[in-house]
Amino acid sequence: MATIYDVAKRAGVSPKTVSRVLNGDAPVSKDTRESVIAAIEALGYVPSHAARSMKSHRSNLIGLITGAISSADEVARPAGLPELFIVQSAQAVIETSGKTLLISDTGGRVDRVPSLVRTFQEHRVEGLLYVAEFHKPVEAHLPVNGLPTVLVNCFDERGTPAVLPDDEGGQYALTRAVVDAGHRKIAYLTLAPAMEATRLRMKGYRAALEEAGIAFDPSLVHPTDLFGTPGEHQLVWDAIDVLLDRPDRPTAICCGNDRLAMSVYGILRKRGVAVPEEMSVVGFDDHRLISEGLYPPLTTAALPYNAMGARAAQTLLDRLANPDMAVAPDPIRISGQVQHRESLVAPQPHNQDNVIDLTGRTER
Amino acid sequence: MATIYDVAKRAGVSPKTVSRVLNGDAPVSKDTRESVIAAIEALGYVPSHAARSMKSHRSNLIGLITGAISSADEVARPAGLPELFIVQSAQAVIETSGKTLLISDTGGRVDRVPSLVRTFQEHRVEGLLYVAEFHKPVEAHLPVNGLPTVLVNCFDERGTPAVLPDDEGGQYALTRAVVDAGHRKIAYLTLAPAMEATRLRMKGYRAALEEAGIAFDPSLVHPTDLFGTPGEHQLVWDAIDVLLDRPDRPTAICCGNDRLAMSVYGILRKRGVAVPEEMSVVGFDDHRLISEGLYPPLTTAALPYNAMGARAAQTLLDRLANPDMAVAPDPIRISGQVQHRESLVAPQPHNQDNVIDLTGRTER
DNA sequence: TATTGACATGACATCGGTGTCATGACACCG
DNA sequence: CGGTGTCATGACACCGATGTCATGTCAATA
Repeated sequence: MATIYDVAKRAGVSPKTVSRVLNGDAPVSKDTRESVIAAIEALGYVPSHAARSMKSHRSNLIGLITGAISSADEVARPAGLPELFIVQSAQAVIETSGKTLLISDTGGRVDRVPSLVRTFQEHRVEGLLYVAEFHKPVEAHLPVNGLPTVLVNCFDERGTPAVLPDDEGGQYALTRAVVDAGHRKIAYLTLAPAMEATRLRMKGYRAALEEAGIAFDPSLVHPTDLFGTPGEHQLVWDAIDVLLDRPDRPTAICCGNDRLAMSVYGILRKRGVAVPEEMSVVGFDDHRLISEGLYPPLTTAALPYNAMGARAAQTLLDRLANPDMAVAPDPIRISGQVQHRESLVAPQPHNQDNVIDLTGRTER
Repeated sequence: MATIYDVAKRAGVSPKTVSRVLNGDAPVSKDTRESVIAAIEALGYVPSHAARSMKSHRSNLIGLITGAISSADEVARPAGLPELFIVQSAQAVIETSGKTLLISDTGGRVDRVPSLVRTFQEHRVEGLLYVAEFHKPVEAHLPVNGLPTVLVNCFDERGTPAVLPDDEGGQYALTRAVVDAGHRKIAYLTLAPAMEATRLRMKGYRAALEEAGIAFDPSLVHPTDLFGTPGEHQLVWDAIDVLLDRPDRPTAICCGNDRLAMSVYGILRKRGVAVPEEMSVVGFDDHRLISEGLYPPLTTAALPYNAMGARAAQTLLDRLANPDMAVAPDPIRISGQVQHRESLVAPQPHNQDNVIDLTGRTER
């Protein structure tokens, strides 16, 4: 690879002059500039980041760690990995600022984190983004002594700046949409109760019910989260059995996420309950692979991953540009929109005699 | 950040001796070593990658580009992004070798590629992995003049080393499984005919039929790919209508991918056809979010993304270690396994009167 | 005309490591 | 006892940029 000396020699100037052409930080005569540029192009010269950052003490690098699971007893990692959207949008923002994002994925093994951080330190990263795969608290296991850090999709107890999804607001808006469609008996199949998202969304669910003057009924709420385990669908079956066998059968089901809604679709069909005619179903996440691909397409609340990644990156850049700026004490919460699709309709009069809608089929 | 001079001063030795302790490339007395190590730990010293690579002319960096779409007239990018698995496993392998992976995502905009490559060049990456989001040809739009490159999930016309999924073998094995289950009339809802995957899988489908002595029937094959467009499900509806209304109704449907299978589940249900009792359905990809989350879980052929990423990374590392090694003229094809789940069963005698299984739920 | 200042450019040191070579202290050998 | 080899260590240069300072030219000004 050509160096600045090669360029200087070819252009018949000093290396310093080449540097001036590259950086435009001092006047260079038109003739000189042109011959330097010609030499650069002829040699395919690209300045060395290593040499530059050595002199300037600025690496222009931002590290991003994703995929760590902080303790073994958490739910297994979902296979979907939507946090990729966070990474993509963070990268777009970082790139705009002229910095480069160094991305490391732990592949779910926390024990790799120290080695990744070490690599980041060797590269003298100026800041760190830490992206969790779902909304959760993290222990302070990052050996980041003084490195400006922004947490994304997670938070710690030390007040590290964090960007989080507005789970409560999302579930509120979604439940509100279900209520507005006319439903009064709204079941909720939640994710694992220990999850932060579950706790917050439950608040949103209750707030929307309360606002509509609907009494909260705990027997309509079932935790239903065993992703990736063999009994995965069994819990859903059981919950749906209970719900369908009630005399006051609910007319809508909120699901903890789109994946769960996908399972619910299948099981409702097996039970002969048509979606959405006999049962409205809504999800959460707006994982478009599912929400658009399911038939009928799924009404759901978007998890604003793109906005979160962009916001986190911008927050970090702001901190770097302005180190003594006061840090907001509270996490930044990004809200997502309700995506209206076909799985949510007004409740229809219940009629045990023809609950089975089967287009074109007449066996009942 | 402490430098090697700080460490040397604190330990009372020369910087060169600290270097020797760090690299273990020359004998250092026990006492000296210990005081150097103590100084390193006290200062939290981490050697600078920039300074090292400047002297050694080795960056130990590998670049990876993902997410580029090479021309506007291709199908829209699916929202699933399973190529993340390729990136993860590539990173695991690269890390093992002591090198660091620089990852850049174009966010689907080809016009960003030159700028990303430029950044890679500034960092003096030693090799390049180029990961496409689905199996396809790419134009030689990478300005990589001499940089060792391995293509993943794509190939070009210049014989650049490439690692590809064995689409033909996967579809062959899957169709074979359907045949072995007893099916003779096997429909195939393909992805866009222009896609490389479609072409190869069709070969596998036909090969399996031929081997079983089943005549290929073009009227059982329907292209059904409009992902992300409003008419997405309509094509599937139409195809299924045609298939179900045939006198010799097929007993199994192969779908171009898991997402399509998800749509097929919903539409079959609307048509009153139970899966798998009246119609077996198989997908492709083993996108576990879908294949495990669907009810009933989906039999499908795995796209071996993890193996592809690892293999590509290893191929690149081998080339770097051994630059004059002959390059295999043909792409490396990685085969995936058929994942047997519940959506494929033996065909059952067709009986209009009791095809619908309901609330008894005895089969689960 | 001598002085001043703007402009264009180069010499040199430096960033933080490591390769090369030199040096001092010993032990061993004849 | 002088010569030789090994071990442990340091001095110094260098990788490829750029900041600092100096220098040479030329036109405007006193």
